[in-house]
Amino acid sequence: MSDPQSGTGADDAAGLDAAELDTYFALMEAVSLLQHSVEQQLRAEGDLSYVQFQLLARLAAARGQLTMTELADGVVYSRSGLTYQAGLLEKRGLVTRATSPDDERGVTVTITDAGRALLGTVLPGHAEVIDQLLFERLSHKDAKALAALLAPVRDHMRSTPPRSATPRRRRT
Amino acid sequence: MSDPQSGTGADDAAGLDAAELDTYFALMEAVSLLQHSVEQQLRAEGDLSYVQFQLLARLAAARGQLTMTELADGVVYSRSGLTYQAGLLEKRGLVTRATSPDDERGVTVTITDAGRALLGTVLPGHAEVIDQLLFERLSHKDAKALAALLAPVRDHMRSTPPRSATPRRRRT
DNA sequence: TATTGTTATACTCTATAACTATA
DNA sequence: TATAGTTATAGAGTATAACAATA
Repeated sequence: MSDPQSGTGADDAAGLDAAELDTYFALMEAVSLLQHSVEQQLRAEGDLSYVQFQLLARLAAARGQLTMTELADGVVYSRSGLTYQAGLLEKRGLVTRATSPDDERGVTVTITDAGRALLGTVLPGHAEVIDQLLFERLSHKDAKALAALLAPVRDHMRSTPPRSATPRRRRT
Repeated sequence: MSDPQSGTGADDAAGLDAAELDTYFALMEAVSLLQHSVEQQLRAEGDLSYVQFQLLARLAAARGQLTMTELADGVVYSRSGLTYQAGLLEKRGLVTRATSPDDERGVTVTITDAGRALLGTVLPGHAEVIDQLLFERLSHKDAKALAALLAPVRDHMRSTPPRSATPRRRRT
């Protein structure tokens, strides 16, 4: 009831009670604010979008290289979107693209030293923003509780096919 | 440790431990997936972007009218962005704009019957997506716990000034 | 002078469809 | 035929700066 968006005329929005609406809107608003701050930081300190940051981070986490398809997973929702972003990163010398040795259709993306260096430059400030915005009002215990709640939700979302296939007719 | 992004080379990203990174990435990924699905639903069933949906929902929650500045709060990060979105809504007859009676500089935005009707059309499907993606793997108890964790975080974020003012020099 | 809102403009990003090449 | 990726292109959205009008 504390959120102004929870009283949208229909107090019960077909299956969601007020408490669930509160949860949903709190989640969306918090992440929206966090994402906005984080994107400002990344842009200011590394001239990176959040998507580009994610791509570099994934590559670094994957021992340096991934195929385009692997790289796209969860970050981008269209092939061409990734081609565009990877192109930008390549232009700046942060990654390299080369035909995969095992599958000639595939392209292997590799993070460069410059890419790793930029990631290193950007990470401290990134962590600082997250710390100040997300964790300032969250005890370590609460942070763990939050992760424990979100992990299964995220995993479920990952494995749930997009709703686009089921346009869901519901006209009154 | 379950998230591939948590091992970005530097296991401890200057102030954030691995558990906190997990929490952060889980939060961002879950909301990214949720937002994507939700936007597809809104676009398919009401030809609305999430921002436009928020604007209509806020107006409905506010007894029908708000000033542009009030409406912008938390939804949009620039004045012109709101003017653009409000213009689209007005073109479709979902809202009305008129000079505020008390302050001639201000513009009062009012949701129309068509706007309320569209909101009513879109809400059931919206709730369904949220239910299936967010609450399917969350007990009512856990949903409340999540809200309890997020509410103070959101409130803190709302009241924290954007980091843009402090460009945060950190060059090595 | 400060505030409210609009406009013009430039830019970033995304997505669809058509296309090439390999499996 | 199916899969991997690119390209062309078009459209949506955002942000900055200059502007007008009112407080």
